[in-house]
Amino acid sequence: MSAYNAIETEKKWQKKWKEMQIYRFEPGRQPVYSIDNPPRYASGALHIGHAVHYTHIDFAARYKRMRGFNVLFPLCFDVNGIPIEERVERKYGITRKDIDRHEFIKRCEKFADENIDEMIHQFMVLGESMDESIFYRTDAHYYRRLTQISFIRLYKKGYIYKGEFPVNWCPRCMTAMADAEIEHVERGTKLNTIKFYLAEDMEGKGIKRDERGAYIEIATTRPEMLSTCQIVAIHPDNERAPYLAGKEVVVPLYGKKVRIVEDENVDPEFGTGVVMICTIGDKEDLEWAMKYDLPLEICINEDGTMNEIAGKYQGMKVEDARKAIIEDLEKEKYLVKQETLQQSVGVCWRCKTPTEFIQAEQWFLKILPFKKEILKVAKEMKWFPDYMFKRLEEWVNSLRWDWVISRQRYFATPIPVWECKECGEVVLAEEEQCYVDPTVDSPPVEKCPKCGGELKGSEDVFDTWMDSSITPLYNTFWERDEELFKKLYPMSLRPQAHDIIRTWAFYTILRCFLLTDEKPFEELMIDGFILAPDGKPMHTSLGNVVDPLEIIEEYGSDALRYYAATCKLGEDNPFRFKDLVRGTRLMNKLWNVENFIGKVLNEKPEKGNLHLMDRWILSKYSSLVERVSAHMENYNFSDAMKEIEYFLWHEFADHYIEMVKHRIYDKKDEGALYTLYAIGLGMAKMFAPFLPFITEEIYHTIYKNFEGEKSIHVSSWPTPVLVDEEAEREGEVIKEVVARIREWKGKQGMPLNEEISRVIIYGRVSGEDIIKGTLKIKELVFSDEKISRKRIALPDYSKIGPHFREKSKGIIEEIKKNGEKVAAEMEEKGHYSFILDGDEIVIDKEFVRIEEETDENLLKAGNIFIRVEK
RNA sequence: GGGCUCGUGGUCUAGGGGUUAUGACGUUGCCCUUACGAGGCAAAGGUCGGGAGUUCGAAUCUCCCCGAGCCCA
Repeated sequence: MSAYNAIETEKKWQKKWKEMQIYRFEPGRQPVYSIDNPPRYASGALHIGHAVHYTHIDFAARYKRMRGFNVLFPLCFDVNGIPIEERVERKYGITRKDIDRHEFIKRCEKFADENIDEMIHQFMVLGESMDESIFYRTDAHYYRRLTQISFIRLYKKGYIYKGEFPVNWCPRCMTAMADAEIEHVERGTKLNTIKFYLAEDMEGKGIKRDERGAYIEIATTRPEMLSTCQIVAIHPDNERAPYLAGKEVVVPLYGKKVRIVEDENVDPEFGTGVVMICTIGDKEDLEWAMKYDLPLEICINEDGTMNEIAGKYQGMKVEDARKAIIEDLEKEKYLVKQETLQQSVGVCWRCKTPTEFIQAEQWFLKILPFKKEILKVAKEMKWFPDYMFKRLEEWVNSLRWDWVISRQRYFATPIPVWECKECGEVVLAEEEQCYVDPTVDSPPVEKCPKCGGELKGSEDVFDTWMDSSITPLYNTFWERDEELFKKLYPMSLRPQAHDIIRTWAFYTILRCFLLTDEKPFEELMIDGFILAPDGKPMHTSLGNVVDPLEIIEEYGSDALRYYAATCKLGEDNPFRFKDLVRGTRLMNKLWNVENFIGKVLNEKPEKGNLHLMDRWILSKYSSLVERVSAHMENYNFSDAMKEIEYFLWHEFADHYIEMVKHRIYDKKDEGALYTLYAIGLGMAKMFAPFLPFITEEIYHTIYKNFEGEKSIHVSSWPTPVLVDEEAEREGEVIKEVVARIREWKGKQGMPLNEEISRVIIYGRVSGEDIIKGTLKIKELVFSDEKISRKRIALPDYSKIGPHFREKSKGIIEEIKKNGEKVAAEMEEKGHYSFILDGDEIVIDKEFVRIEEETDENLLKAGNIFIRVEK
């Protein structure tokens, strides 16, 4: 029999499955299992992490299908947003402002189209059973329409407002950003210590002075923001605080007087222990501004230049202004010193430019009033693993701002509003108008209903999370088919990775709750990351990226899927080539076991008379089915795989098949054939969600004629066959005896099918025929002779400990020391007694385990001894 | 700095109070046995990141420290 050829077989089934269309969702058929499949971002090929995640989802989809569910597993892509814009800008060497808005959007769509084609191909190669007939992409008008309608609904509910508010701003991309879009990097900056002279001359402990008067030193990394300094704060424990609190200092170069406050939030270790507060330097400043009700003053423009508040530095880029102001401070003798400081700086996640806070008009969706409800709804869902819920909980509890939902970009869903040029009145689009693009389409009314002024379409677009956080509504036909929506919502499963719990999971729960008053899904399956083989995150710059397609070309998709199955849900797993090796070996094993079965079968066997060993393996198989099913229900794929694999290899193949061969070769034993068939088919089925290609091939070569289903993937999940604990116990003993004798043959250098003349077994064992037949024993004798020379008692720690508590140590020592004596006395009197620290201790049988030994050269299976004569 | 998670033979991994720590990959030795040499059998190899504590008993629980990942500040 030739080895299994994964590469060829997989290509064949990729093609055939496409023709067979077996993954179709049929609206109306119950029960439904619906998966809120993550729309893959269409910026380029899948990497190994995506491959593993989608494969995990596919495990669930295939399992549920075999369980009889009508599975909704959409093929979908996320196509809005900055990364695609950026790739297009790079590809054409332009910025989006260089060409016409709509021309730019067209180029983005085209770019996405090409990637989507490639990614669909990759999904097919990986064997992901997504349904092409439920395809969607988030940039399509049919999808964006829902984003817009949901905005209109939320607006009408009063949850949306337009606000003047500091927002994270990338001066290069010229857009507001959510906190989630900001990365933090360690950077070296200069910490500048600057003199601030007191408005009125004074003296006090620790207060320095020079010829210009009394002054305090303040350290800052952002001297260019001096113009917006609002207050100065000092820790109350600082020795200078009593003199300074309530006084005023003069801001260098600007001459503006600001007051000094005491505040415990000042870090006494930082710089000089005194800080200046500029209201909008960073998020912390913002908190000061709220606390002291300071005016929000901003000296930086949208394009990252200084504005008129900065005075003579107006028009300069932030970095240049910083240099210039430091020169001036030095010239005017305000600068005391400069030191290098490692600092965490917020940067734009896409272009790595340091972000600023600026004051901009933005659209907001209220979050803060709904914290409680969000947590309540989130708790109603089942999280796998359960601790992932805590991440959401912590996030919700720590929220301080509403959600900025507007962006100043092009390739995204337009915000469906027009605004009056005169009075700023907002005119919403009608729901019937959506999808609508206010930059080209007309408003529902001609003039401002309030003042009659001219209306201008909004150029703002939505944060792309606004699109992706309604996938459960899109998938369940919200606003398209109310009847279906009622049946399908909430969805069964949200699968996603742990990095976007605070974004995708959170925003989805929020949006869907606000729109439906219900949870969006029943269960969440949260995946970890796939790290590079070196244990670090994969990065092109580190040169440790693994390409899934290259792996598939060498090992096949099933092998990669085997690796995916070994990855525990929720945890970060390094990519391991050794598991691909293991996967191919496992498949080879499966292939050969199934081929053995295929070869001996001529027809579908009847149940007939089952031998003890048939009942042994069928009973073990049945409990395996139960355990694996339970693992699958809990998305515990790694344990499911481990169980199936172990059973196939180390119970079924290593032992049952070895013990069954002689029954098949000599005569066609019906019970044996039935057992082989039942378990052979059941194993293929349990492997089917994990290894769809090889199991399909096996099914079609061996079982299809007898079973009739057109694919193993639409066949039903196996069920337990029989439970027989007695047979399991007896069978185990026979298995052990056979294994010991096989091992002995190996050690003797004997071929396993060479005859043994005589074997004596000391003890009672059933299955004489099996032992004889499997091992080719001419004469098998059972003997009641007591062959054991020694009986030794060993302590049973779990019994002794709880009963004897602090005396346990001494008792355990006694048993270990006098094991033989303890065993003998137990045999005789039923208990053993001795003196420990002056007390008499009596130990019953339940506290020890008796081990038998012999000094003769015999084989040992448990407490059964075996003598083999060549 | 915070929340969550992880740290077990050379490498990866199971185990989440019972003392003899699971398995895989790799390594070594033996075996061409009619399903499989991508196999079978056997062996070597770890005291469970470090420290303190709780307990009759700790890889497992608690605390502290060190290191890694994700998210946040």
